[in-house]
Amino acid sequence: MADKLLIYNTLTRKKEEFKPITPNQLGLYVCGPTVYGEAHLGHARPAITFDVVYRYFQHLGYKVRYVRNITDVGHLTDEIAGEGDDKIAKKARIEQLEPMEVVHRYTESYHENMKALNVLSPSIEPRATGHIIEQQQLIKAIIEKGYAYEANGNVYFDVLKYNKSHEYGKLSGRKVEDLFENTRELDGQSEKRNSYDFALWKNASPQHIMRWPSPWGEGFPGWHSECVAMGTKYLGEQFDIHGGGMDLIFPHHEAEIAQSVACFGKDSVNYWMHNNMITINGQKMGKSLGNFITLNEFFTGNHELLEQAYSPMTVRFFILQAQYRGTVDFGNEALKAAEKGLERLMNAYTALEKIAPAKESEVDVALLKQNCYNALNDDFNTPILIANLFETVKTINSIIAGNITIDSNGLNELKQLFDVFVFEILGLKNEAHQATSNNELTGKLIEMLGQMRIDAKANKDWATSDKIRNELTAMGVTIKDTKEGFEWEIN
RNA sequence: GGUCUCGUGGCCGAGUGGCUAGGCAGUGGUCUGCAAAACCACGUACAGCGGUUCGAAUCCGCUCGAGACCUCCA
Repeated sequence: MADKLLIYNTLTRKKEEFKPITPNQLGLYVCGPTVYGEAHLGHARPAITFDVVYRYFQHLGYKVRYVRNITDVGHLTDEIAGEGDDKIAKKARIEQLEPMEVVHRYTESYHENMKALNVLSPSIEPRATGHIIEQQQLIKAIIEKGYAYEANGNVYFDVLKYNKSHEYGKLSGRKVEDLFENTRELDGQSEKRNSYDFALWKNASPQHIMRWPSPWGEGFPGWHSECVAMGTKYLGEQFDIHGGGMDLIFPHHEAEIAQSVACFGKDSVNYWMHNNMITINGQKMGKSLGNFITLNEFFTGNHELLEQAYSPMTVRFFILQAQYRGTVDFGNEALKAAEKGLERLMNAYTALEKIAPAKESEVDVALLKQNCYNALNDDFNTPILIANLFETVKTINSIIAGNITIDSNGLNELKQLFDVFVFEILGLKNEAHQATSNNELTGKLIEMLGQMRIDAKANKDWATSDKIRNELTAMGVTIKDTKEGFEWEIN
């Protein structure tokens, strides 16, 4: 199985063989959400992408420490005006809530969504506000090394100076000269030496709610320090993988690299992984554009663009059907296709139970399995993996249809293949099954009606048998006839 | 304006020099009292124009179109 695992590294812009710093151990850091609103479909993408990365490394036997932060402070919304307003604080004022109340509410909501999507909880979920001291220490160290300067209670990173000895822009492919030319909106009053210098610490205006004491006066941490402070705290000065959305490459991750290099003398991250965006009508779904659909809206179908509700697993499967580095375009047709496809996949798994093994096997399970591993080893190519799983589905159905045979050993391997790739690594769940098993009485009643229908059929009383089936269908119970009798499921 | 990415059949989406991606939808057939499910078969797609090559959707150039980042965004 485990051949080379290739990972596309944003830093080098090519696929590289993954080599851990410590054998069989993985340090993984992923940028989590800023909790000032409900999570939308876009938030599900990195969560699911890196959930699969997490799951796969664990499957390969790695001891993984997966750190995914919660950003609960910072991110100025109005930098141009000069008096930056904290997103969390702004929301707090609007809703008349304590900032921490806002944070708490949306953190819980995020956790509920993630659980529904079967996204595993990370090993550590640190919060920015819980690491103010670490961030201050980082900032102090950067000042000491001479790469940051203080001005009126603000601390800025000196990009120009840094760039003299290092390369600012190596992750995003930018050059400082270009940045200089292309900076819009010159804020003349700013104390920045250069417009592209970024804030490490911001002085809090009197009305600013979130504030902490610091050597530079009362204020709050700037945009890009939290991930460096928390990442290196829990994973070490150097760790394996840092992930996040593509939109974070510049300036966020670029600034992280600069801080790491300035502070530790080296880039903390070996492999930078970035998931692409989800688009809607070809345009990025995002908070600022206001064209997002929240996960709860997907689950309930309560949004004008949604023709129906889509279950968490449908959403998960939909996202996994695209490779993480490409965009995925949202659409009802595409979501419905995912729903149907997932159902087919799950039905095949259930159908495995019904297969009677033969003496001879015409199925090459080892090959199917190898193809699945090959897909994952090629930069987590889940669509190829899923294509292989559908090959497996076809195989299973062909066995049931009597076209090919399988022996008991092969049958076990098939089941195992599903257990490993569908459930363990892709993290899918069989939702239909849960629904049917949670009410015993309902099940018994349906069984009874179904049996009555079988009797009617035996008497060629088609009117009665069709009536039973039609009415059950209207109630959302699907009846399927089989050779032995019938099957049912609740939609 | 600068930097970059992409344009695949009705929809979503892989692939990246010659070999079927896959799913959904559609069509025909088998099975079934009918249906559902399943199985079998089918569509001959790679924005346009040139070039390189024995051969390109895949490499190069140009044109058109879409988008991302440059400000917070997953």
